[in-house]
Parts: sequence; C-alpha cells; structure tokens
Amino acid sequence: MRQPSNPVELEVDMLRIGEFSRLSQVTIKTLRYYDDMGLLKPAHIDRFTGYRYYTVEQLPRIHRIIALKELGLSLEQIASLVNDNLSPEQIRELLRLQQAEIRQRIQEDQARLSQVEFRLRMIEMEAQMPDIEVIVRPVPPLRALTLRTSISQEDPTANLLVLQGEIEQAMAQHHIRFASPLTEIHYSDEFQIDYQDVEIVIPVDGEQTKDVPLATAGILRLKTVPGLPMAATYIHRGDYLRQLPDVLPLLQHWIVDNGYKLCGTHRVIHHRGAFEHAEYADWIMEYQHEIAFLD
Amino acid sequence: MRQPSNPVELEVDMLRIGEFSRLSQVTIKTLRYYDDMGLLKPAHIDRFTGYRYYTVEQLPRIHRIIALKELGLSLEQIASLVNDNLSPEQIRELLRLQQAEIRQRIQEDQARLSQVEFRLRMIEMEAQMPDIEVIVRPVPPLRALTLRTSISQEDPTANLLVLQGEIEQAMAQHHIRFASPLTEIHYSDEFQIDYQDVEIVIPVDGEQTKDVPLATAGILRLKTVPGLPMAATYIHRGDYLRQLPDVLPLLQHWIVDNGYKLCGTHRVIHHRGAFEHAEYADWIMEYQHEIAFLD
DNA sequence: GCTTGACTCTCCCGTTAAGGGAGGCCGCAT
DNA sequence: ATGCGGCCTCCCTTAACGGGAGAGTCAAGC
Repeated sequence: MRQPSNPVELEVDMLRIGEFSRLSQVTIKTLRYYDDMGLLKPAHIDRFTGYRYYTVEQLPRIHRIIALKELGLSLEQIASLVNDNLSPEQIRELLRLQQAEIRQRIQEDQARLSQVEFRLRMIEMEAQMPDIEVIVRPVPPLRALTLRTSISQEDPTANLLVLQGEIEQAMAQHHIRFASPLTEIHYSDEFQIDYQDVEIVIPVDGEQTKDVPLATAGILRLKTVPGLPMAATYIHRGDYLRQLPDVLPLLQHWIVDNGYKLCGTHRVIHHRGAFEHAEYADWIMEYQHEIAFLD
Repeated sequence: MRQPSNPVELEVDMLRIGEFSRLSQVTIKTLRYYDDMGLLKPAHIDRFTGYRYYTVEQLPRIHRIIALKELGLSLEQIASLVNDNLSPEQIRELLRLQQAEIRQRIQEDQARLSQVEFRLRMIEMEAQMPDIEVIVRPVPPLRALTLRTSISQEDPTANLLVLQGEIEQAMAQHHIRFASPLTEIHYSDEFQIDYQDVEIVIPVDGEQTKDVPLATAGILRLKTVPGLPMAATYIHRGDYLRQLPDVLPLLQHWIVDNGYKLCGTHRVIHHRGAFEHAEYADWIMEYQHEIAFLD
C-alpha cells in the first residue's frame, strides 16, 4: 500500500505522525518537539522524506511522559526518568524534591489568595486600593559589625545619636565603610515599656574587615547576621520620630490580615537617616518583620 | 555637583538607577525592563547620556508594582491597574478573576501532590514506577449521531456487533464518516448486573450532517454530546473482551488513590476496534471516567 | 590634566514548552 | 494533470527578566 523507502523496516504497522497524534492525544507540534528533545524518537524516520513513523508500542511511553508532565516535572527531569533508567532511590529523591516544591507553591498560593482577599475587603470598605504596600521577601544574611544595647523607649534615636559619633570615628580609623545601610534589630517586642533591646548592625564588606583584628573594633563585634527566610517589608519615607509608633503596628496588622503569623524579631533599615545627615522628614526607613505561613 | 544636561530639571535630588535600585530592592535589569514596558518611567532621562534618573517620590509606585506582582498578576494587568486608573468595579473584577485563578491552581497542585505521593507509595511497595499511566484532562463536546440502548453484560460487544452493520449501512447511505472514533457512554454503574445502559456515539463533522434531516438518520439521533470538564483517561491496547472487566476498576482505583472522586459516567473510545476491522488483540480503547476534586 | 574604577548605556542571547505560519515536498484520488 | 491533505523544516512569538559584550560617563585620586 505505502511506498516506504525501506520495505523491510516498515512491514509492521507504522503510524504517521498525525495518526499517532490522534491516538495519543498529543499535538503534532509537541511530538516533533519531544523528538528534538530526545524524549520520544519515532520508531523510524524515512531517510528521503523525513517522515516520522511511530508504532503503537510507543503509546505507553508517550502516556508515561504526559502523566509525568502532569506531576509538574520539567521535560528535562522526565527525560532522565524515562531515558537513563535511574535507581529507585534516585527516583524517590526526584519525587520528594517535586513534592517539596509543590507544597511550597501551595503555601505561596494560599498566601497570595489571602492578599487578594485582603485587597478585595479593602476595596469594599473604602472603594480604593490600600495605601500601605507591603512586600514579602527573604532577607539575605549580612557580614557586619554589631553592637547590642538597650535604648530608651521615650526617644529611640537619642542613644543612637550618641553612639553615632563613636561609631563614625571607629569606622574612619579602620577605613571601614558601610557595605549596605545601617540596620537595627529589635529583639524585645513592642509592649516592653522602658527599654528596647536593640542590636545596631553595620554591614561591612568581608574583604575590608578580614585584616582588622576583632579587638581593635572596640565596642563593635564582627559577626554574620543571619538572614530571614521570609519577612514582610515596608519602606517608609518621612519623619522618623513622628511615624515610628504608627508604622510598626500598621505593618503587624497587615501581616495578620494577609494570612501570615508574626514571629521572631523586627528590623529597621536606615536607607537614609542620621548617617547620611538627612533631615528627619527625609529619612527613608525600611521596616522588616519576620513572618511565617499560618498552618 | 553633577553635570546635568538641564540644570533646572535636576535641582531636586535625583537618583541614578543604582541608588534607586538599592532603595527599592528591585534589580537594575528589572527597572530598565519596567521602563521599556511603560510600567515605571524614570522621572528624567538625560538626553545626551541616556542615564535614567528617578526620585524618591517614585518609590511608592515601584512598591505598589512589586506588591501587585506578588499577587500573581501579570505586568500587563499591573500596568492597567497603575496607569489607566480603573473604576473600583473594574479593579474588583480583576481581583476576583485572579482569586479564581489562584484557587484553581491550588486545587491542581493538591491533585498533583496526591499523584506524587501515590507514585512514592508505589515505589516503596514495589520498587518501581506504577505501570498504569492515567492522564487527567478535559474532554471537548462532540457533534454526533447517537443511539442509547441496553446491552447485555455477558457479552458486551455482541450487541454492538449486531448494530455495526446497521450503522455502517446508514452512514454509507448518507455519506457520513467518523469525524473521530466511535465512543460508548456508560450511564449505569458497574454493579448493575444484567444490562448496561449505553449510548453509542458516532462523532460527525457538523458540515456533513447539517443537510441530513434527522428523520432519515433512522435509529440515530443527531445531538451534541457534552464535554467533560475533567476526566481521568487511560488508553489500553489488547484483548478487549478479556481486559474489559479489569481495566475499569483499575482506573477507578487510580482515581481514588490520587485524590479525586468519581462522578458522572464513564466512556470508552474505540480508537481501533470493530469498525476498523482489527483483531481483538489489536484493539486500542481509551477509558474515560469523569472526576472531580475532593473538597 | 590624566587615569582609574565604578557606574551606566544599548544590544543580543538564553531561559520553558511549545504554538503559529510560511514555503515546499509527498501521496493519493479524481 | 490537478487538487487536497498531510508532512517537512525554518523562523518568530510567548513572560519576565538575567548574563554578558562593548562602549560611553562620572567622580575621585595623582
């Protein structure tokens, strides 16, 4: 019936790509793509016409590929599963990895859902979008000189201003510069009345400080400040003293409203503050609060 | 201090892209991309150097963009949110759409998770991947000539074979051809002993049949067979009579094992069967069972 | 005034998993 | 002989950037 280039190879029933596509419910484009990727080579390719010929025996393989694709695996992962026959242990490993990724995505989507619902509630109430824009992201660890101290609640910047001269002097002496803005880590929660337990963090370049003996850093201690796996961050510009008492509760409120729970410490990053000699009203402060998923 | 191309425009403090990137925690690449997309144009661009200059007043805007991005909205959607100030109703609509999409994704991911867990259990038990490859997908509606009848359970194909001649004759008479393979829809569940309530579906091209009066179709009725929003499908090759009793329970078992629930009817598609005059052992049958998410 | 190093610019390519279309062969029916 | 489907390869497109090349710019140090 057909005019195959090599009759011997084609005597069993070979399917052209269209028929195989109909049987397997996979588009022709996709089959060609899988051929290129090495995921599913046709049983035979006519040397002269380039026509791809498949067999029904290849149906289970394409079905397996499609089923694995539905698990969310990449074609590359699927290729290693169906081509280089892996040990059961390697397969388990791959699946467990995928399991973790899916769980992660579900959690993120649930948080996203809470945030969309929060915005919908906001619109219902005030007929506009909310005006505090909070971003959830991880915070990387920092190499830094730090100083843990207590500062009075009444005028939180007073102690910092006293320390400022001292810090600037020490830094000039050792030719150390800020690698990123100064950060405060607040260890005590907001309800503590008199004092806040605060760590002043001066991020430094690892290269600059490796030859400065710890002792000469005086009151400052060189350490690696751990990152935060997930933090709600809000950047505020304006009068630091006036806004401080309002901003943090606002942020904390956002966190619980958007389906997260508060945990750990919070941080304030001085993007533009005393060390840049800016006016209070021009300060730019970033508030970070560590959070976690609810469940 | 600086050498701006137009001093008047630059007397307020302008930030170069690097500093704005540091303040906003958005990479330079992304800022340039948003400029190109029209999401966030720099406050000023130097005509001679092409340098982008931003202001701190643009910080809230970029933060809003990032926050919206976290909801999973596309940049295009975000652009319409922040540029063409939409009515609250339009914003609500957009958010509700997004809400539905996220909910959908969560359900799909949970199903995916069940399937990964199923495969992990399989591997634990038999140290290999399962050998029944089930694919979940929607089934489109069909334009078809149908015939609903009861067939005996003892020899399910017998009635079909009796009908076959009649059907082929009617189709030849009206010059109608299969637009896709013959399908059976099984309305009775598997525990009904004596008879199966089955609809024989002959998919036809809408163009071919629109001038064939319904009456002339004889025992066949022209209708649109509804699609299935979600079906578990399994394609089996082999002896139809021998395998039939085994395959359907296998599929149903897979469905409950993988975190779905059975619902509605099941269908059998004859990709290669009696009408193609194939041997029983060469038949290719696709089993489809309608399913739904658990919750 | 010159150099150095950090910063910025545009342009181009790569990523995933295909889909769309152009232009050209192949095979079969009339 | 002429359609017609079917099939081929090649190229472009998607979303949201990241990486890197090669060239121009800025501020400071000598």
